[in-house]
Amino acid sequence: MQVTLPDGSELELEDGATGADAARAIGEGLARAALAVRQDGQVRDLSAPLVDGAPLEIVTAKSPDALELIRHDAAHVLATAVTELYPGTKVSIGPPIDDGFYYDFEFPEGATVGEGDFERIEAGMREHIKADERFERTDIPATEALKRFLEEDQPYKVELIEDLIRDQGVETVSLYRNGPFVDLCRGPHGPSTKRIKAFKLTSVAGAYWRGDEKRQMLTRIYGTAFLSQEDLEEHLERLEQARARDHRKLGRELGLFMFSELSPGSPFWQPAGMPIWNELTGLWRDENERRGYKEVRTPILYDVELWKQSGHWDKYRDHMYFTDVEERAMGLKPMNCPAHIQIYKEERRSYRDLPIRYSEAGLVHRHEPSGVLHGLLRVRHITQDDAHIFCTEEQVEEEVIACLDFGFFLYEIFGFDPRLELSTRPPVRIGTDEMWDAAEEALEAALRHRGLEYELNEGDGAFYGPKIDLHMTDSIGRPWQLGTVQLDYSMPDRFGLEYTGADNAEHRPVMIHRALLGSFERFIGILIEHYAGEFPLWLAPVQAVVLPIADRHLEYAGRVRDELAAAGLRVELDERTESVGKKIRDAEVRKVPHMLVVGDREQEAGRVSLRRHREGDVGAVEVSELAKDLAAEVAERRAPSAQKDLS
RNA sequence: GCCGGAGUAGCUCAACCGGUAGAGCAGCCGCCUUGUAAGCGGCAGGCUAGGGGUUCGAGUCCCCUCUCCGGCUCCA
Repeated sequence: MQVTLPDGSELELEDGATGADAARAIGEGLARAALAVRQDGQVRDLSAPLVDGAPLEIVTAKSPDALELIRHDAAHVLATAVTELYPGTKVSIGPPIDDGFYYDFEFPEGATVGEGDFERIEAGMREHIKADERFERTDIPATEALKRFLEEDQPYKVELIEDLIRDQGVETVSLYRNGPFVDLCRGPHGPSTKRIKAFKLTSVAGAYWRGDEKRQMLTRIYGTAFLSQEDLEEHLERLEQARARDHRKLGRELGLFMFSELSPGSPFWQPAGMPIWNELTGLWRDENERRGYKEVRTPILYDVELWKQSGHWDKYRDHMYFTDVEERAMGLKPMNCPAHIQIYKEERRSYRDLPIRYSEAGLVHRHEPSGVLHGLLRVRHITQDDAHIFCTEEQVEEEVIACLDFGFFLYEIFGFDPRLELSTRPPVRIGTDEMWDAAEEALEAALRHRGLEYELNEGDGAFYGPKIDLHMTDSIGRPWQLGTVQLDYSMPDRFGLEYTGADNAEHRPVMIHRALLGSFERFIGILIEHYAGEFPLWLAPVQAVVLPIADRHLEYAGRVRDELAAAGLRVELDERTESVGKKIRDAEVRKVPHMLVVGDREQEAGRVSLRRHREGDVGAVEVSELAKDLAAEVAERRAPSAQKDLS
């Protein structure tokens, strides 16, 4: 047989040769370094026979495939140690993931495993790695595997095999053995356990079997593995740095917002946080106006009759807050759409009025399950940058495109690059199939005509319509949804919305629900992490602080402060009788972008010594010029020239 | 909501096997009048999340509740 190597050369091998044979034929060093092979885009075991005539690539520690391979190996080693330490443990699945691996177990009755047990488990894993146990693959008939796992009382493996047989008509399955542990596994694996050069267990968590909350909760152990100790340490270092930009930590340190046990999931905005809020809502307001939206403001509490009519009562009740003062049942709004519908219905509408675009920084309350609350990123008190567009069917595509463009305009300001998802009809929904067909088609057309890439998320739409969502990730890579553009043919129907057409007949408008930042709470949370608390000037809570050196400079310092304030800047004067070093340190810790030191020299020259956050001393500048420059930078809402590295 | 973990001064963290709750920073008072990341000294600060229990004695052990953290499910 013959295979082609990456450099184009041909390698002649005996029939039935394996990856290991090929590596050896090329060189002893490579044979030692080889972890697996890649052929036809697939990674395979070194021990697997090669495909005749196909290009061959030897996977070594340098290959992009290597990490995934050894992490998968590590997951098996984890299961090996765990089943030894906790006899009777039932194993389920253990895949590699983005930055590590996990394995889900059902521990024997009464046993709980926490992070305190990691040391023992890791010690067990190290034993197996030291023993350099080979990963041996055997292909056996599915029925035989079924029998084996039934005998071993491994119900999760049994279920997996049963499903493989039933859904995919699988006849043979592969088992992998390393030391005493045998697992049902598709592979591939590295040659032996010793190739896992560095690993660490990171956390333990509950996870539903097959992600189904109605099924058994298993114990998931997370870990990570690398090809060298240095890589592992670097990874842990990165995690450490990511934690430093956690918005909850920065929010507390910078005095931006807080939470109280007395109102879980509801942020309290502290003085330093308000400028961010106000600047952001200001930007939102300016742009809405420029794009033809009319701002409205609506109540938060409504008769439950409204929620019954909108369908929220049926589909969303569990997430709503209710109250019945004086025997009248009322509910806090979880969405703004029914409120905007009331305004639409207040007058007769003509086709000449459409599209009508209502925007509102709408305060909604959603009873999010207690376990999911997460700083500003998942709250119960949500201020959406909401808007509802009432338009004709012909106008839908154009309006959707305008929404997306609006979104990209906003994200551009912050240097965000969101990911798009198109979500289609969910199993539980209102409206007819014809409505859903039209709505899904319209959204797809808008995406297609703008040439935008998106992921398809079938069955994930809102209960009243399909949607396009815009996603971002936080400092440690967790994805969060920001904006959403949702199409709705149902709500206008339920509320009997109409407009008079050119034909003098009544027609039904289409509604577009649209939030671009998502919610101001979440967006600010993402911003804090994105900027690591070092906001661009227009968002900085305090834009400049004047630092007099001694008491005799207080008066001049006050004049400097006033001049900058007159230019519209948020500026403070540090009047404390502290050393300059101390005042500078405090301003640096607060991440104030500009520090203006004034002493005898500056006072005499009518200047300030400018120090920039993280940059240090810049030198003396004219006060009037500085005021002008800073005001201009604020007016442009200029993004920072480049994202600075955290060090 | 589910699984696991945690909750000690405003913040960050100590407190051995159950034996008088302690430090740094922040705060307050004084001194220092200060030149680019912490000047010096003193004082004050606690129902150890809340409630119940075991014990001569509980921050520490047990039970319940609340909140937070990491996941899962769900979600802007």
